[in-house]
Amino acid sequence: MATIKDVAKKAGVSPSTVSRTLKDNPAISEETKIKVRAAMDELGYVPNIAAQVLATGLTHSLGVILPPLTNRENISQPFYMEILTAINEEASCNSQVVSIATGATLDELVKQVKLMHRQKRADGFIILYSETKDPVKDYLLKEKVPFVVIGAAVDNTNKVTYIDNDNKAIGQEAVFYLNSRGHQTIGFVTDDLFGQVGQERYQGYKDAVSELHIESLPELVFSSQTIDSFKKHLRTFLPTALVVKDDLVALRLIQWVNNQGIKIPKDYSIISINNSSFAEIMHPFLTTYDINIQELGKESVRKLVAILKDENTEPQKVTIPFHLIERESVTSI
Amino acid sequence: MATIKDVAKKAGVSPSTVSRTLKDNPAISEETKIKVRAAMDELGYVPNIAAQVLATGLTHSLGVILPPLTNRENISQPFYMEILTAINEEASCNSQVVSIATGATLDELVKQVKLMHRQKRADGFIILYSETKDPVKDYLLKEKVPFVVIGAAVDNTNKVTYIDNDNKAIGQEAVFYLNSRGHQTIGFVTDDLFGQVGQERYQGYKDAVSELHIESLPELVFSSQTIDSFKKHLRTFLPTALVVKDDLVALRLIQWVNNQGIKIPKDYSIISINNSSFAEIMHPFLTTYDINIQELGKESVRKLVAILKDENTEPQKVTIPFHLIERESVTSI
DNA sequence: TTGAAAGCGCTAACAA
DNA sequence: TTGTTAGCGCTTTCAA
Repeated sequence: MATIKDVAKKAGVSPSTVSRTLKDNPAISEETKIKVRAAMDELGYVPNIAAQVLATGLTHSLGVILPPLTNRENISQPFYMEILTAINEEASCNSQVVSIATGATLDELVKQVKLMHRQKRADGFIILYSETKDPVKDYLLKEKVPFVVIGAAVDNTNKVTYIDNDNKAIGQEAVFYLNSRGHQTIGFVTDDLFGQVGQERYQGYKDAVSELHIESLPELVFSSQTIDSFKKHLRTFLPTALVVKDDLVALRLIQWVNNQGIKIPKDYSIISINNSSFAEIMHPFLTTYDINIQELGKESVRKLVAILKDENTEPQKVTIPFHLIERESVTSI
Repeated sequence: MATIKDVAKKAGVSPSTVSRTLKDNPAISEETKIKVRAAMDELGYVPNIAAQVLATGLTHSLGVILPPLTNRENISQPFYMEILTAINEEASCNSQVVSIATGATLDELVKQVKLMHRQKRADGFIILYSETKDPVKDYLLKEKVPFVVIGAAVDNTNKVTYIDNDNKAIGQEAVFYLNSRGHQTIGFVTDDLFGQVGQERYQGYKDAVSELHIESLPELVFSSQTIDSFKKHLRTFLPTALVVKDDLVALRLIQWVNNQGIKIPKDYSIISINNSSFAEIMHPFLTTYDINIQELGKESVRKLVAILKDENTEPQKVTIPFHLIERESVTSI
């Protein structure tokens, strides 16, 4: 494989001139640049990254940290694969490569991230989940490793850049939309009470419901353990429409509901959030908010690259817009 | 950050001794190794990979090539995320890092793989799909880059290592199982006629059906465009049980079927393949063959690492065993 | 505007 | 069993 020296010889210049041409250094005259580039093309020259890394300390590679694999189902959500491909695409445009970090637990994750960082296998990281007191985040912060997180701005907001949707606003919008379609009794369905995302969306629900002066229902938890109480709640509160935490919950719900002989949207209108590929595998097709995963991924790369370029880039909270995709699961009453 | 020289000085040996200790070179006495390791620990020494790469030409990083993103739904299947995490886990054990390659088309994919290889960002690759006349595979073959493919051994079987399940056997097993539960008219449902995997599974179905001397039905294609003819086929052939190509198709099918008021397994028994995380989100829970994605991923890493270690490792076809997970979607008649 | 040369951290051939 | 030393391919300071 051709090296910088080969190119230099061929172009009749010194290796440093070739290196500068590679970086498009303004000190080099256009004339020689053209000469050098011709030589590169002819030899099919591709810079050796390892040598670059060694000389500059920069790897041009971004680490993407997946959430701990505590439950298999979570990681299976379309979200992760979609954001991974979006990130990779934008990274390519910035001539960065994407490496991944996974682990069964947060501890394993820290270990892997630590290694990746210390071995200089990544210049910076993108964390695909957001938790308070996350040891991974703490490590990165302590070691002053550049990183951004995709998710809610839960802590250290003055020190870390968060990229996220306005989940509260989505929850609100959903209620307003349902109400505009004539619904007066609206419920909120989630699968657990602890997730950050779910809580924000529920908060939005509560805000909207109180603003509209319509009935506020407690969170309806839909999971295998809570089916019975879920059923009971449906009977006592008699909602005509449900805001569902995300498409996965909606899928499970619609599954169950179909099985019970309940009809969507006749018996209940359902509006969900994420617009994942799930939305069109269920019947009826799901009306759901698109959270723009592409943009979430790309913006996170852009922000990280900006920080990499200039350490003093101010941490910020970036909000990616969402929009409604109307399909079949909501009806007017 | 501590370098090999720092360690050498601290331990009172030469840098090469430290390097050899790192590689656990048998030429170095246990005594000095202990001394050196103590010095490493004390300094928190971590080898600089870039320097290693430059000196040895080995990156200790594996490229994982995802299928072209032609349809968003495919990549969203739980399979990819699961195999990615399995691969990463096994790679970690072999102190390898995983980098990913994605692209909208095969052309983009080749471009990215080419770059990764020429920039020395990966020693070898794992391809997560299997196609004939795949330009990516061709490039890798031409450049003699080590790689393995997870999927059917479609071509160049004497030159490339394939890791896969015996999809034909799974198709057969499914029919035998259904027949053992009393079913005599069994159909095979797929979503398209072209996928390699689906074809193999259908072949297994046909073999079994002919072996059992029971009725052989044509492939029942279930997709949004073919719903009507699918319905008609169901009515004319009157199967009591269906072998479904994979869990995603099963999910869509059960969705639709529930919506139609058809009851599973009362009206039709359904057996599927993959045992993805989908299997327990549908009602009824899906009886399906587990294809052991973990093992598929890990074995591919092991094989690739073996090839990396010894170029002359013989290409082989590795078959990962499968097993049935009985849940609720099959009943005896 | 360009070149010479030192050095990034590690490995491995050779010598001892 | 260990040390010396010459690179690996690139960047960058300093000098011209």
